[in-house]
Amino acid sequence: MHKQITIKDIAEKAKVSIGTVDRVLHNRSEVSESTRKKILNIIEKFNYKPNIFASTLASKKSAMFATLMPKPPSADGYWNKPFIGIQRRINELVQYGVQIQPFTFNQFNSNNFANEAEKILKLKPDGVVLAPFFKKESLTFIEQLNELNIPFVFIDSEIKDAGQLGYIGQNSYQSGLVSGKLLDLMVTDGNIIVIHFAKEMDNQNHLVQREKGFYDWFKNNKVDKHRLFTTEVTDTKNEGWMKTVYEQINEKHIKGIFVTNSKVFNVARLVEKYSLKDIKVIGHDLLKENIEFLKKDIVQFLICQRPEEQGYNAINKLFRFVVQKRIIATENYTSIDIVTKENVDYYKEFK
Amino acid sequence: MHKQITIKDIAEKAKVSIGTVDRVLHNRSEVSESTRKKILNIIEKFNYKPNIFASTLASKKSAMFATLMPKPPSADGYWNKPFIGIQRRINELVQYGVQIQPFTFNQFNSNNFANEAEKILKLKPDGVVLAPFFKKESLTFIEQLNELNIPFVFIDSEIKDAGQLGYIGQNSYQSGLVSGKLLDLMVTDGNIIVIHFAKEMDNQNHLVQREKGFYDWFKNNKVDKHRLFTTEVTDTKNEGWMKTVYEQINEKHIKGIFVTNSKVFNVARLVEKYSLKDIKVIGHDLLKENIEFLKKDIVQFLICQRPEEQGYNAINKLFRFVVQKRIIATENYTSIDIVTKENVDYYKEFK
DNA sequence: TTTATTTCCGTGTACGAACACGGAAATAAA
DNA sequence: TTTATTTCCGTGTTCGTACACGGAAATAAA
Repeated sequence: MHKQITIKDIAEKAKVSIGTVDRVLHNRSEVSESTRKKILNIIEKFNYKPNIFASTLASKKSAMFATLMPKPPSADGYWNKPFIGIQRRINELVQYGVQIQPFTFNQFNSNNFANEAEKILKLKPDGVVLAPFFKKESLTFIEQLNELNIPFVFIDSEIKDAGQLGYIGQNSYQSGLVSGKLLDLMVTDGNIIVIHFAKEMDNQNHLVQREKGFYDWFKNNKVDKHRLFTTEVTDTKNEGWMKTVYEQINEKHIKGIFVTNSKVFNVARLVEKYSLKDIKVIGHDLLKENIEFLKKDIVQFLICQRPEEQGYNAINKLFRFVVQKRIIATENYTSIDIVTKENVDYYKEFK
Repeated sequence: MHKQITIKDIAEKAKVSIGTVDRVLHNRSEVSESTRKKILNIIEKFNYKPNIFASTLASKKSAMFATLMPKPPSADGYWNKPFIGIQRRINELVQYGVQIQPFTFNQFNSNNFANEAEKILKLKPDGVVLAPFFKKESLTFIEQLNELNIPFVFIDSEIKDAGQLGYIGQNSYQSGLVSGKLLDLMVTDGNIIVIHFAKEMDNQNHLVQREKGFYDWFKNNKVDKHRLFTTEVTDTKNEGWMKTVYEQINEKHIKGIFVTNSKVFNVARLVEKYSLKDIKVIGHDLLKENIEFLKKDIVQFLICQRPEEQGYNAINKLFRFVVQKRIIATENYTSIDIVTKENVDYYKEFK
C-alpha cells in the first residue's frame, strides 16, 4: 500500500505540534500566518488525505438523511422503486451510522407537500432527497434548505440552478425521441396516438416533454407516413375510458400507441379486452404488470429509467458529499433503457 | 444513530476483560468454555457488530488485487473499458488501502496467458479478476487459486462451478436474440448476413453464442421472409476482405448485417466506401468509432454491455468479500443495452 | 517595569478494535 | 511440599484524527 501521509508526519516536517496542524486543517483558532502557510504547503506537496477511518472514529458523528417523494398508491406503484434503491444504499451504510427518515406526500395535494417539507425542516437532517413535484412549494422548501445549509439532491425531475447537489433522473424529451423511433420502426402503415394517463397535467412536465420528443422525432426525420394524435385519460376508475379510446382507435385507423408513463398496462388491458390485432404499443417503466404484457407481446417496448438505481445513487451522492466529504458531479442523467421481451430479464433485478 | 454495542460493553456485561472478549472474537488463544459461552451469548443478544472504522484503523491491513485480461491492441480497444472501471473503483478505495496489480496477455497466445497467471500466483494477491480466455490454461490457474484460497471473479466470460466468487458479464445467447429482433424489425425485405471478425473462433465462445441466439430468434418467431448467411473475416489488415464481403452482399441480396462483436466499424467503413444504400447494420459495443457511425446512421443499433461497469463491479465484489467480509451474490448478468443514435449520449459516460 | 490582554501553540485524552506481553490461577509432575 | 506446565485472562500500547484545556510568548495597557 502506498503510504499515506499523516497529521503527525506533517507536524514533524513543519516542526510544529499536531495541534497546530489540526487548527490549520479545521480553522479552529488562530495560527500565525507563516506557520499556516508552511503547513498548507506541506499538505499540498505531500497530498495529504485524512484517514477516513480515524476521522469518523474520532468524531463519531453520524448522518441522517430525509427523503420527500410521492406516496405510491399501491405496493406495485412506481414510487416504491426509487425507495427500494434508497433503502438498499442505507442498509449498506448502517455501519457508517447513516440513517434515513422518509416522508411522502399525496400527489394531488400541494399543501400536503408543504406540510411534509415543514416537518423535514424541523428535523434538520444532514441531507435531503427530493422529488420537486410542486414547483412553488418546492422553491420555498429549497430556499429554507439552502439557508440551513442542508444539501439536497433532486430525483426524477429537477429545478435548474436551485443550489442542488445534483439531479438524478431521465431526460424526458430525449426518451420521447427514442419512443418515436421505435414506434415508427414497428408501425409500417396506419396512424399513431399518444395517450397521457394523468389526473392533472400541470405537474407532469415529464409527460409533456416525452410527447414533445415523440412528435419531434417524426418531424426531424421527415417521416409523414402516419398521422399523430394525442389524448388524455384522466380517470381509469371505471372502464368508461376504454370505449372512448377504442372508438378513436377505429375511427382514426390507429396502429401504434405511445403511453407517456407507466400506466401502459391500461392500454394493454384494452387491447386484450377488444382483441385488437396489429397494434404496436410502447410505454414506460418496468412495473410488474407491464412486464407481463411485454412478455405476452401485447406491449412491444418499455422505456425504462432504472428507478431503483436512481434512489440508490441519490443517497450515495449525499453520502459521498456529507460523510466522505468528496466533491460530487452535479449532472446525472440516467440512461434511457430500451427494454423488450428478449432483454427484460436483465433489467428486472436491481443489483 | 442507533447505539452500537462495543467490545468494552460486552466485557462489562460479561464481567471479564476486553482481552478475553477479543480472544473469543478471534479465537486467539484458550478461553474457558463457560466464559466463552457467556460472551457469545451477549454478542448474539446485543447483536454486536465490530466498528469497521476502528477495526480497519487498528489492523491497518490492505488488500491487493490482481487482474488478468487481454491486452488491448490500441487505446480505443474494447479491453480498455473494463480496466477503466477497475481503475475507477480502485481509486475510490485507496483510502481503504486497496491496491491493484494489472496483468495482460496476448489474445492469440495461450502460453503468454499461462505465464502471466504464473506471475500472479507468485504475487499471492488477495483477490483476482480474470477473463478466462483460454479454457485449459484458465482451469489450471483457477485450481491453484483455489488451493491458495485466493478468491477470484470472472469477467466477460465464465467457467461454470469453478469456485469463483462470481461472474460479471453478458448472456451472449440472449443478446443474440435481441439483435435478431431488431434487425428483423428494420429489414423489411432482403436477406441478412452475420459477420464474425475474429482470428480464431476457438476462444470466442461469445461470438458463437450470439450467432446462435440471432438465428434462433428467427426460428422461434417463425420469421422466414429473409435468408440468413454467416461469414468469417479473419484478417482486416488489408482491405481485401471488403471486396469479398461486398460481392456477397450483392450476390445474396443482403439488406441487413449483424456483426457479432465490436468490430462493426469495419462494416460501416465498407458501407461508406461502396456507398451502399438501404443496408441496416447492428453490432456490439460503444467504441468511439462505432458511436460515430451510429450518429451518422450507418449503424442503426449497438448492443452494449457496460464494460466499465463490469470492471467496476468486479473489483467491488472482491472488495466487499475480502475487505468488508460481506456475503456476495454469485450471479451477475449485465444488462443487454440497446443503444441507438437517440439514447447513446446517456451510455457513453460512465458514472 | 508591572499587569492585562491577545496571539499562538503544545499536551493529553478519547474513539473502538487489534494485538502483544506477561502474570495469576489451576493443574500436573517431581 | 516444591517445581514445572498448562490453562486462562488482564493490562497496556497502537492505529490517525478530533477536540478540549490550558500554558507560554508576544503585545498592549497600566
